[in-house]
Amino acid sequence: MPTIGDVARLAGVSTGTVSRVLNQRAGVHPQTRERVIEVMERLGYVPMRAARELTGHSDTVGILLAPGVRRYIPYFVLLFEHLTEALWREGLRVEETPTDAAGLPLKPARGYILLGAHDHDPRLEALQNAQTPHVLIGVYPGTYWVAPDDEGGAYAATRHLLELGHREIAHLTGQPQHQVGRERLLGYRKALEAYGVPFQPHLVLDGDFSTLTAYRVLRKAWEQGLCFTGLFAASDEMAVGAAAALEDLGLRIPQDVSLVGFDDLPEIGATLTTVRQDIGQVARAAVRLLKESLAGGGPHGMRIPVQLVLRGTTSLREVRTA
Amino acid sequence: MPTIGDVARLAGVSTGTVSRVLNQRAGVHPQTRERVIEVMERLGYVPMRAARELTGHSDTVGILLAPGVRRYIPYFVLLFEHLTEALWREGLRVEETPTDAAGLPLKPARGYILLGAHDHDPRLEALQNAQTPHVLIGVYPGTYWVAPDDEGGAYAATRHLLELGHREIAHLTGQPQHQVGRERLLGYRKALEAYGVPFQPHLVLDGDFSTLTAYRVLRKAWEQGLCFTGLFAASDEMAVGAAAALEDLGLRIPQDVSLVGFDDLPEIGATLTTVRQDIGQVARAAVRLLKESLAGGGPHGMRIPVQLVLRGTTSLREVRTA
DNA sequence: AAAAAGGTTGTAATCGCTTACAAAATGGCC
DNA sequence: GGCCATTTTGTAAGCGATTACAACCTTTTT
Repeated sequence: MPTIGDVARLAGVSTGTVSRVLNQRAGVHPQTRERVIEVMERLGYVPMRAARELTGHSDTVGILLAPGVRRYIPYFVLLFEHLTEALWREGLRVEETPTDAAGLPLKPARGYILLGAHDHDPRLEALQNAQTPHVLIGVYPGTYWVAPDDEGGAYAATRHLLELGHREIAHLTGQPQHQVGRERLLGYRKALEAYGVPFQPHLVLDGDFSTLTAYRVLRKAWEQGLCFTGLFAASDEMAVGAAAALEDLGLRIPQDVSLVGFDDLPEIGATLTTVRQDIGQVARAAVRLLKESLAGGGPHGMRIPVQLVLRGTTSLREVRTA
Repeated sequence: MPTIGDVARLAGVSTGTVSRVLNQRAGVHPQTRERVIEVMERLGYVPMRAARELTGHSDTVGILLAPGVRRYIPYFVLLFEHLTEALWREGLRVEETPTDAAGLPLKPARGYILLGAHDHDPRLEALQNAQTPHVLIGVYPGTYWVAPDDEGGAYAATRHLLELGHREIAHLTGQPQHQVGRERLLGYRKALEAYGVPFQPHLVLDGDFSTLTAYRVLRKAWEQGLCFTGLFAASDEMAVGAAAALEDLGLRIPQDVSLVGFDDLPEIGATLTTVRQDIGQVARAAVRLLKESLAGGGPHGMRIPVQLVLRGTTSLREVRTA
């Protein structure tokens, strides 16, 4: 493992200069800088983290899930993994630290990425007061944030069903207190509107992003006579529950009911026609914004585009002949 | 933040001595050791990681989930958190590092804790060959391992139902390829046997630890005429699914069916009579064994006792009068 | 041409801890 | 008590980086 001293010697400069290059400090002659960088690359030099930390330079980033949010929601688990990967690639490290009751870490890090933030998250204030760089996943004007295009995705999903000829399209929602669910509902409504199909409140089924609730709600609704040929579930997990319910009701997918999910979670949504949210892209964007935040720029947000993925759970509406 | 120097000064010794106490090195007078430890506690001294690492002492531990295992299983997520906490308390840190396709980390750590290991886990061989200290969660003779008393817990759960007078006791299992599920089934059978109640294969319902499957399997079985007044689900998640199914079938818990879960997961199993598995204790035991492994002792395993928690989902079998 | 100003680089102390080595204390024995 | 062996303890040199400060070049100004 080459050290800063090795680089300095080979480049014919002092360790101080190498350090300055390393930390992108001003006051290094461009030629010197170039030479140093070249040597660093040749040697495959990577600064030792422990030594930097010892001098007060932490490279650890904390990933904080809002307190009270279920920690085993697949989406968050996957996002967590992708964030780890993305931070790693940028030379940043994720250190798991326990958090206090307020959801704040017991050990300070350089910056934070916040998951599952509420509208009035107490953590936000604490971080802003402490001037600690942070990025939120979700829409939060006033800070750095990253969010997928939920409304657009819902619009695309619904439009897809509409274009297949469906007119009775049910929507299985998430909880109204979650912004995500609200945005997806909005996209659904806008698509209906755009195609001149009247919005029918009774076709909106209240879910809670859980598979079991989706199953029960859907089955009950159908048994009570609700009729539809298209179904847009606000998450893959709910789509899976819905699919099971439809199966148990003796309905075939997609012949009897066309089904679209959202998220395209691996394994879970693997067989669904769904809206793909590139979690890796969300993670990379979050890391990029975090670096901007670390560098101290003006806060801003970023929407990540989503994409409809066609698989086997949707088809043209069949015209029943008697 | 107190340093090793502060401790040394207050204890009236040199930093070298404090360091020796810290690293449990021989050659420190018992009285001195005691005095130093006392001062450390009074000051709440925690050695700074970066400085230790700088002198070649990595304190990072990797937590590795077997590849192919769903990363969002509540039990694993919780275990992960408790492990983080327990390691933290021992001065060890968890660094999230991406893993390769085989589930091995891209950056070496001091030791590893393996979750969801299979019978012939390729990671095990790799770690053993590399002489890397590791602990498994689950029973694996030949290495360090920690596992809850699954069989004993299942026995206690079933016995509880038997003592309430139930004789037709169904069991909702996990997949047979998972040791955990097999052990819990065994405990169920042993309890029946101990009480002279014949084991009836048709009362064993095949689940897969998922809530949705539990719901469907249970509902279908009941609708097909299967009768029972007691139900032991091999996990809280399945118990939740079963409870929903029973509710939808118009059955009351516990008046019509007594239900026992397993794990006592927070939130999920909060209202169930269930078998509590102290995940924190499992985590602490794993960390203790990991330290032994780091110190290089003979490998051995450890069973963590579990405990029946009585809540509202079980009651005496009602004798129906017509 | 000397002085001032500014840019670039080197030097060495520092962060908190470990550890080889030296030094001091202790105890046993004659 | 003196000598030696054995514990126990202190000392100080690193580990790999950062950074304040000093020192050295260039330019520009007068």
